[in-house]
Amino acid sequence: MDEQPRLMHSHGVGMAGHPGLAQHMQDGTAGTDGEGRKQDIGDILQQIMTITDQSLDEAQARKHALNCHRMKPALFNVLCEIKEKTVLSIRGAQEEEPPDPQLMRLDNMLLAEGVAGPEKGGGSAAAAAAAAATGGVGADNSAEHSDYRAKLSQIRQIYHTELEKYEQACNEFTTHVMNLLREQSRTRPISPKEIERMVSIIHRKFSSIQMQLKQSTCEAVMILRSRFLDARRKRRNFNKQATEILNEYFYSHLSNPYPSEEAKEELAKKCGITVSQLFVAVSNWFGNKRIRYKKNIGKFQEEANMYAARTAVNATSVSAHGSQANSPSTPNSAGEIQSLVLFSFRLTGGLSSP
DNA sequence: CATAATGATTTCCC
DNA sequence: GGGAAATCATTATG
Repeated sequence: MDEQPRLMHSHGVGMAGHPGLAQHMQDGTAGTDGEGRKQDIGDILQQIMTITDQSLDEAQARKHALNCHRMKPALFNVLCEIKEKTVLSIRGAQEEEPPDPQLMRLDNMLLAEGVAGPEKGGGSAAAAAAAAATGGVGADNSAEHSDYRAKLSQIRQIYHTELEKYEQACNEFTTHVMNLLREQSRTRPISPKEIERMVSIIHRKFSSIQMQLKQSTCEAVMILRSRFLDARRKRRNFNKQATEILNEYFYSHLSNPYPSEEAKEELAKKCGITVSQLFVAVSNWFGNKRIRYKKNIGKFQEEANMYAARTAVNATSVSAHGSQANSPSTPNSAGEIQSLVLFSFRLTGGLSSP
């Protein structure tokens, strides 16, 4: 914004020292008194230079007076001449401005978080994932989700109103400056290129302000996000149903209780934990379960029998004969006993160390 | 309120 | 990078 006065100023100064001025003056009017002319010119220049110190009304009046001054066309010519000399340097100075990588990063982030994207519907990726997790067994933390979403949309709303405000201010200012330039073009030569340049300068300035807005919005989102994740990092016990699902898998795969990625995903879905960040909960569960089971198989025997019996019942209800499965001391089906033995064997290092 | 249970994190290893 | 083991931290329980 300080570019504009500087532009005017530099012209003023350059003009004062212009060697061709006197010549133009001479051309403009026939006169005999050279000293008087110089005095005259000095006056005009003085008036131009000090016009910014005056009140608006005064300046307006003086502007009009200067505009009607007999020497105005001559001055204008001089200015045109100066312009022709300086325009090259102006053209070289500007041009090319590669898209700011920082700005792009912010934009991408805001888009990814759903702050900058289309209104609602899909919303943020995180919010969508969170919403997905509200289905199924893990519906107990929906309060956190709605809280998160509410805060996010609040941020989003602030961001958009601010952005709109900036946009509007930018447009207003641009038209204002353009009007000013148009007005000034009556007294000094202004090329379309210059106006263009001015506009781009204004836009750059405003986009730097916008960048600050984006920056702070990003920060806010990050803070919200980290708080949200922190809150979820706090321990949250699986509910009964989820534990049963996990246990069922664990004990029916005792020989190899290492669910594949797909199996884990499936289990996570069944247990109602869909948020990608919490997908590891299943892995954690199995990690903990394996180590704790191995540490004290006896303690888990009852549990193991229970789940084994359950799957055995399921199996026998399909395959007519269930004679062995009913023994109270060995409720496991043959397959489960085998699994258990194999797993124990494996855990005690039976395979690797003789 | 002490203790057990249990989910999460860290460290180390392959 | 994934798993085992140890450990931390929170939640459930009596």
